[in-house]
Amino acid sequence: MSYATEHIANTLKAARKSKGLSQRELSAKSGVPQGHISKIENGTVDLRISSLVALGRALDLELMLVPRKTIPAVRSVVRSSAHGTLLHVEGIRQFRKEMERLEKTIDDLPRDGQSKTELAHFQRQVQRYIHEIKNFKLTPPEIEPIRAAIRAMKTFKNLTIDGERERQTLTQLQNMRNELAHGAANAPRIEAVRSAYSLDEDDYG
Amino acid sequence: MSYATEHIANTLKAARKSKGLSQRELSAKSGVPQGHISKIENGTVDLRISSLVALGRALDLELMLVPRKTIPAVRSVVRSSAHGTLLHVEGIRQFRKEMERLEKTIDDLPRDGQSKTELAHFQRQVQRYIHEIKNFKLTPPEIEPIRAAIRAMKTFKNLTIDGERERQTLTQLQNMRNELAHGAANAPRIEAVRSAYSLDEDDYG
DNA sequence: TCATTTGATCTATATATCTATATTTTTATA
DNA sequence: TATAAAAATATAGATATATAGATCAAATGA
Repeated sequence: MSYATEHIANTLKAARKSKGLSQRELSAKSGVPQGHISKIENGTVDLRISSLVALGRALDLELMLVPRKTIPAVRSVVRSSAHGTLLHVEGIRQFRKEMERLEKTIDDLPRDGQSKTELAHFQRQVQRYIHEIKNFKLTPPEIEPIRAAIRAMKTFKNLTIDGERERQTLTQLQNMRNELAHGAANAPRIEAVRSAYSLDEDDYG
Repeated sequence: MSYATEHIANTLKAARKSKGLSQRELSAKSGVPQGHISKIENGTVDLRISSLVALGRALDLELMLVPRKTIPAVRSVVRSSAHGTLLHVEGIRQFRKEMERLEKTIDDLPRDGQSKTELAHFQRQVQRYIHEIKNFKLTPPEIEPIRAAIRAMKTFKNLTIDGERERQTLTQLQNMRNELAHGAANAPRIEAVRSAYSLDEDDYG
């Protein structure tokens, strides 16, 4: 494995991890098969440009050819734009997974009983929030209430919405929605004039 | 041909031209076969990283993966380091070719007759200058006297050094040498604190 | 423990790459 | 200007290797 290949492999792997993506998830985003990604990250292949560009696009990295004499300046620019995200890499990864589980839980909620309409409305609302949350940038203080809501959500996942528990369940769901709504209302931001923590669009370290 | 591939192809071609290299010369420098370079520049192949890195190394370009949000800043850095070399690309290419022809002419000068020693000395001297000129950077005003010397040199290439023309020929060669010596004396510079025009190590536009 | 997820490996196929040759463009000379 | 010579670039066939798709083993979680 050449030095350049190794360097690229490390960069790609670090970028993927910093976004909390698995090889399969990155595969889905980039169109590059998971098996390739494995080999690429292990530096066992001399990959083609099209693969590198596809992976780069999914990781918000762009391939550039820069004159040698500008390399120090370029490195400096890149470094200065990477905030302390590295410290939070694992946290971001975990938060992402929590979000995905919540999404799945919401989708799979039972839809029977007289609360059908009200529950459907709740589902749509939560789904919209999740979508927003996944597509915008969040700062750590904004993440916390959402994470708390997700934790609360877990307690419902095996309940049905009918019978004697209906009132209690709906009440808790209502609280959930309010928590989520509050979190989401604080969260959405357009692509960051300020320093921001990203879920789908973060820098690598 | 994808956009990214096309962009890379154009960048490589522009960089090669700006150094006045032919595909064959670049091939020799980079180890990439000339036939590939042709296909790469025409965008008919999805080249591998090893090829791109090899070509980049020969052209003083480094492959980098930069976060998307830093691209404008990086472009700015790269642009600001590229002086007005583009305007002179053709001139640099032509000058390089002239130098190479002169080198060949000098090497092939006939070595018979009583002036053997003196001619040999002249040859060595000119060859040393050519070597220096090819390895250091020159500014346009420094290039001119050398170019004039090359033009003058042309008139000798079919002459022998013996018989009746000896004196005249040697006199002219002497002038040549002085011109060259003067040009070379002004020329050598170490890798440029100031803006400089390069023969072997120039930026692309 | 069982189910799911993650990363690695295997095979068939597509395609880049290498060597050699052909074509097109440039340069020099009559 | 016409033409020969040389240089520069493009193409063709054989081979090496990346890639797509399926499968596997280890780790993780309920």
